Amino acid sequence: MENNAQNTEDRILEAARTVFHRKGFNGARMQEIATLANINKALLYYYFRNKELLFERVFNDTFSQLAAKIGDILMSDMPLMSKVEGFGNLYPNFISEHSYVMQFLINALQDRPERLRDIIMKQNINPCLFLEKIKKQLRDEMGIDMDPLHLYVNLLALVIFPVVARPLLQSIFSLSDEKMAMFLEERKTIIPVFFNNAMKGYEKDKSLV
Amino acid sequence: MENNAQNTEDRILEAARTVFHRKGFNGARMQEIATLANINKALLYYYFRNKELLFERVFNDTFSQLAAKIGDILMSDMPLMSKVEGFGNLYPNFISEHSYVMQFLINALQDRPERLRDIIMKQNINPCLFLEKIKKQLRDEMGIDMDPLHLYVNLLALVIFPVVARPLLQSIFSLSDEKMAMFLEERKTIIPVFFNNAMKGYEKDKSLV
DNA sequence: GTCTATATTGTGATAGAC
DNA sequence: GTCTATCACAATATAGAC
Repeated sequence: MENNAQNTEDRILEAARTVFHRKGFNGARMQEIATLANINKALLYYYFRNKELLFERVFNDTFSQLAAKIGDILMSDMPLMSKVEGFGNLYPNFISEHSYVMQFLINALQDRPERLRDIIMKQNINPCLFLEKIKKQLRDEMGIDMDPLHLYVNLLALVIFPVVARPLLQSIFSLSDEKMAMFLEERKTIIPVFFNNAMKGYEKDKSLV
Repeated sequence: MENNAQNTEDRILEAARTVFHRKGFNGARMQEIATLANINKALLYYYFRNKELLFERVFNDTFSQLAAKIGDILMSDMPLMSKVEGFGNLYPNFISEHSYVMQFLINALQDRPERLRDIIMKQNINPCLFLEKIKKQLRDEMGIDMDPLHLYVNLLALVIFPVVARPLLQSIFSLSDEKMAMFLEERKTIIPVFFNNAMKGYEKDKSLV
């Protein structure tokens, strides 16, 4: 009784993910989600009371999945620079494949800071642990003693921004889809080099945070 | 006959900018724009036929303003590293003051790539000129001969991402508004140092793009 | 140019049969 | 659990008086 090609609740969630990721809360239509899930609209309300709750469920699942992926890389025992490379490769493997995900998360939290902050905190994942791990590796492997938050945000920025701002960048610089794909591919090597160079600067010159 | 505290069309545009920047196309309500402009809703349609056209007008104005600001810095005759600093300071002075602007542009182009691409191209501003200028300065000032696109995108990423993803970052790392403001302020010095270090790496090691 | 009133459609949500 | 039918209201847009 629970399975017809996939149980209904899962089909709804999958459809809701797709639609919310691409259109955000305001752009998404309950009818579109229902159609995509091959069910009647009324069923959405049967399973998830209303649009807001369905959205929050999608946000919760999406955030925890992404956090887990990032955590896997960052909390492993690889050397720091391998992690930076691994992070650069998260790219086509997760972020680019789900290129709307980051933008979805960013926009969602812009729109609903309080409610979604609570959801994040209810999850067991604690990204602050990532920072501790990085700080330790910076000290042990490179002899640098600094607050790793800027470093971590720099890495996130270099990886995520080009994907999120992709259509804007393409328009500004008149890049075809092919050229843009090549550009993003190049960044898998560019980012670790850029990042590594920046870190070497800190090794010599241990001033500034 | 054209002026009552400010002519009506301008008041509408100012209100529309505010609302569209903060809520995007789907989140914005014509009534909210009318109320903010202190006029009747029907007048919106008198001046700008429909919501779509009003939105596109706002996009056009916003993009050209931002491009002009960036162009002022990048096309000036300052040395390259001063520009990087100047760019880092664009921050509280333009981007952070209008912190929704970048996100607005990114989302707008994600939603309406074709239509808005045309609008961008109709403007006389050509950001590709920025790249030529940077390429020349890289060669003349630092003896580095490389495609400046990655470099430019790196700089944009470091500057823009933390502002755009601010609420997400605050939630993830449990940063209060005060701590976050301080963090962003710190980046004004962090970014030029980070960037400068990365460039020094290229001076020694002129392999890779 | 500006307003009031209204048409029209879209969309979240519910009632109730099966 | 799933469907059909429908409500209630919100939102874009227009007509027409002044």
